[in-house]
Amino acid sequence: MVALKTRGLADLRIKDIADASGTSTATIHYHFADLGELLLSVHDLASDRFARARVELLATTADARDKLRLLAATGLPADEHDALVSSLYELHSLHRRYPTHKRLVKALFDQQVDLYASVLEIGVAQGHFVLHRPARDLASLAVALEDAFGLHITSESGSITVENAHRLLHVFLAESTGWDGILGNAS
Amino acid sequence: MVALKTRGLADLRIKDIADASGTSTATIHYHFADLGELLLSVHDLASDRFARARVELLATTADARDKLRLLAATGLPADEHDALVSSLYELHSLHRRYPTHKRLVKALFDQQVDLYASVLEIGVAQGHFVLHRPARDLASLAVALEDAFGLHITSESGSITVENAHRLLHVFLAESTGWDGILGNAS
Amino acid sequence: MVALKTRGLADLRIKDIADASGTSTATIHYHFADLGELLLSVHDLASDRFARARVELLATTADARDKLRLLAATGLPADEHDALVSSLYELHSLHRRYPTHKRLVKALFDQQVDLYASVLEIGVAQGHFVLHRPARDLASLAVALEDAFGLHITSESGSITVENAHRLLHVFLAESTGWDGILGNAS
Amino acid sequence: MVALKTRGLADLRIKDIADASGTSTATIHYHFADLGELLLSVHDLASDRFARARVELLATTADARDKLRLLAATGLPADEHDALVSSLYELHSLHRRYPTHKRLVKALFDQQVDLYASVLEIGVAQGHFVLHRPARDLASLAVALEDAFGLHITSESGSITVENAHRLLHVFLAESTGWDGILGNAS
DNA sequence: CATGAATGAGCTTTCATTCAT
DNA sequence: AATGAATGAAAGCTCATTCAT
Repeated sequence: MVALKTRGLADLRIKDIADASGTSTATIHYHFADLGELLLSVHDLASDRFARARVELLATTADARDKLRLLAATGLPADEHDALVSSLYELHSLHRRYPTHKRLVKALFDQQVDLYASVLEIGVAQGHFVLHRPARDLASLAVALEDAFGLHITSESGSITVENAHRLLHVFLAESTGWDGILGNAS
Repeated sequence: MVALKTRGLADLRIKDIADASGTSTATIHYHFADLGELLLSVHDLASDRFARARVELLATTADARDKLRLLAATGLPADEHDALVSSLYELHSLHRRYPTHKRLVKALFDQQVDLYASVLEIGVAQGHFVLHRPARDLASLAVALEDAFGLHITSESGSITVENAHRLLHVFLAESTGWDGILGNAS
Repeated sequence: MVALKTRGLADLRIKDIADASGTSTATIHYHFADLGELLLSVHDLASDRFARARVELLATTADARDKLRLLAATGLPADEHDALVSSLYELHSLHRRYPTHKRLVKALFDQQVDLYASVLEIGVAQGHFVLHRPARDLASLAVALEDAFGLHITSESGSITVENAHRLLHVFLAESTGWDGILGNAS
Repeated sequence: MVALKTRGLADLRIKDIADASGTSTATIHYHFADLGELLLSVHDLASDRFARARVELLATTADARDKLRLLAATGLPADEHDALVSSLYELHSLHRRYPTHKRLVKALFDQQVDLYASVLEIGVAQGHFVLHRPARDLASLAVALEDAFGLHITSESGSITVENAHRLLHVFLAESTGWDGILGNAS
């Protein structure tokens, strides 16, 4: 995990992982047939941890407004060094080297869209949200925004700060749900 | 350029460029001090071509609604093999290897936000658009969406099709400008 | 044994043997101190099976002409995938890695020469064969031919077919014994 | 070449060749795409040197009896350390690793058979030899004997000495040609 | 100005061997 | 007696970089 932070997923060397684990490259190879398989594990771990955390978090409250607040609060990397989220984005660049890994990217995207869509629909049912567009479309846009902001933040380009990213996401959600309560709560 | 398509920016080898140019690696080194400098050139070329094309396109019409249509039509990769746009996204992954390149990412993002913001403001002045939020915020969201969709499309994850990406971008712009005319034109 | 067929003796890995035995490499090492010792066992098995089979076969008939026919019929690999015989030839290549194994090659050669020589002499005694040269010389030549043909057949070079090898061996034996009966029987 | 002597063709490591050439493995790889290609070169060199030498030698005399003497004198390794000839035999064991190399083995075999066959036929034309069998068959047998003896000699098994191999080859040739002059001249 | 040849550094991978259980 | 886990050593190979020409 610490290896990820310094090298990035795309530049990850088996030696890095071995060093970080205090073992040798042969040991890494004993556990993972090849680099692709290892990357699969890393991503599974990361995406699972990310997705599971959000689902569990949403279960802690019934009010769609709280759920939306929680989603908005956890969809962006904590800071530009967030190795967990960072590795999620770097997987995109690997699609040429490991074509099979594409399905992981899609799976995570779809999962997050489902999550947003269900919260939006619950909010409508509870009378808190008013949607002008299909919930699924708005959910897709929200997840896309999370992806874009996450990418810019973890690539440390400085295009956008964590605070600004949160604010903009809130602006979008407020506009989409017709519920302004999410604004003014930026992180 | 053709080398980019098959290897990707992150996996680009000097040999690839040499082969594509019909020369040898030694010659590449004769022209570029190191790989970072070369990448800089590649990106300058790509982003310049991308940005300049958009600016020139916008100048062909005065009506903000036409300008917005043109922006929406050119912000996404033509297809999943669009090497030009693809290389723009892959630059994100290289931020660890070539930290100086971050500024390029930021420059391009800011430039695109300016472009969108100016079109939105012109539209307001012309009485076509009604904005509920600051133009700069909406512009940032629009560019972020372009980035996210572009990333998903070029990484061939299948999360989102080119058509759907266009449609979603249109949905967002219609909602943001209060002008529905952009809908129903999805390429 | 099946492992031999796909990898060859020279390229044999302990893992291959382990897989074939349904155990792990550690277990192989538990039974054999090193690879040389294991190879010794493999070769003992192969050469023993080969030599014993021939001796037993010869015992089934008293007529030297039948004995010679049997010898000629069993001295060549059945086809180019004959793992048993193949491994016998591949042992030659290992003489540098395991110098002690040379004695095995010599033992087998001498044994086969003895076999041929005794059959030739019995044939003379029975009045069937007429030798122009010492039985031992002719026997050595016969075994050498078996070796050469076996080598070419198992190395799949295509220099010589199984059928042709048999025919040529018969030609040599007919010429050497003055008994043409062996010709025309080329299996 | 010196590397061959100590490691053998089958166990040849690129590092060995690099060390012997006073360069690094990278340099070897620069000249040969892979180990198979290198082996091809080694074998081409060896077989070419071997075959060419024989052809040139035969051209030095017109009398088939002298030609036969020369063939018999050059068909066996000079001693058990003859790296040139040794590498020729070791190629057999590599047929599994480099299937394309089979053609080399066949080419050399066929070439040598042609050589022997032509000498036998010339001898018949000159009235020196009397063949009871087709020249090609006898030639094939002669080359097979060379191969077998060569194999046994270079594998240092001790099955057969260089002197004895020569003597046996002479016995075979005398018997085949009906010309006893070759006997008694063993090396 | 350009490049064929060469190479040091470093990569992934393989494999015989060890060892705790 | 048997073995899953682990690993040191060494293999083939890749690649950015250098340098003589």
